[in-house]
Amino acid sequence: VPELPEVETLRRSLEPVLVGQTVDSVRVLRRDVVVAPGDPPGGASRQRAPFTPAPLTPELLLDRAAIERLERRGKQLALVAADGRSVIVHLGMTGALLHTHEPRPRRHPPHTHIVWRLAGGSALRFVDPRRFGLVRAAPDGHANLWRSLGPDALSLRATELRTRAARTRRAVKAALLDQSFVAGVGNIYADEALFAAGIHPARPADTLVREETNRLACAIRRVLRDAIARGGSTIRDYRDASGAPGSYQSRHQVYGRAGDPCRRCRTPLTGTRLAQRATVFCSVCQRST
DNA sequence: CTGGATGCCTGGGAGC
DNA sequence: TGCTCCCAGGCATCCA
Repeated sequence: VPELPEVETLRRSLEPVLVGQTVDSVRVLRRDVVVAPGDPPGGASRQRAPFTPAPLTPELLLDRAAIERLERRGKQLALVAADGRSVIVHLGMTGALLHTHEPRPRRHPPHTHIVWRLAGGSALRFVDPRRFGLVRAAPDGHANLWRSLGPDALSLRATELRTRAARTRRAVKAALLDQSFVAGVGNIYADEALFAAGIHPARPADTLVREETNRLACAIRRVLRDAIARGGSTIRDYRDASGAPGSYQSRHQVYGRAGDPCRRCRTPLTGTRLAQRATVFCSVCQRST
């Protein structure tokens, strides 16, 4: 499940092979993973009513572009061209951007939806079995598309978290999962950060006192930083650009460990559902008041 | 406006 | 072994 640490690891692994490269050609094998200007904002797969997809020209997906830099905000990655065009990649659940030195194989791996051939002779593939991921064309840059995202969780300041938490009565975990509240936290790191901060996931956000929002902001940054240092978490699908998995999953304190003993106090961890998500916490270390 | 519920999608694991 | 069922969950969208 790619969250901030996985996307940042991907960004770092992609940077040396993409920046300075020129895109030779773009091939789209599945139109409906792409959102182009004029398409419904959520993309074809989330659209119920029939619609006519906007015309998709290769230029919209960086054909002939010189890649200047890779930016990340939350879980989103932007490939930015020197001429101002951008492409935003959301990995969704199972998406991957894989760099390969075999640009024209007999056939691409299953679920390859887009292939960018690069001038240097390699290629970049967008692969996504579940197709929860999306590639968004932003011919005039991605700044507008990122305006609705909250502050990036990796540099989340305690004052910012406190102000935002005070404005909502939702459970603190539900708030953390909302990308307009804070960008980059998903189900794994929400549970891990709340455990690290000793805060119960169901606590209404506006009941957190200053000391708690301080601890939580600190825990979010620390957990994400540690996960990045280990290349992120690979539960099943996540890979960086070279296909390498992360190893932070072995450091998880709570995620995926319902019923197992708490690593701090040995109490069996509680598994429940919150905000429609599997949620694991320690009822002793994360008190509800 | 806010916030809860729903649907999209596939592979893997459990259970029979 | 082989089948069915269910679950994983980010995000946009729908609805109260």
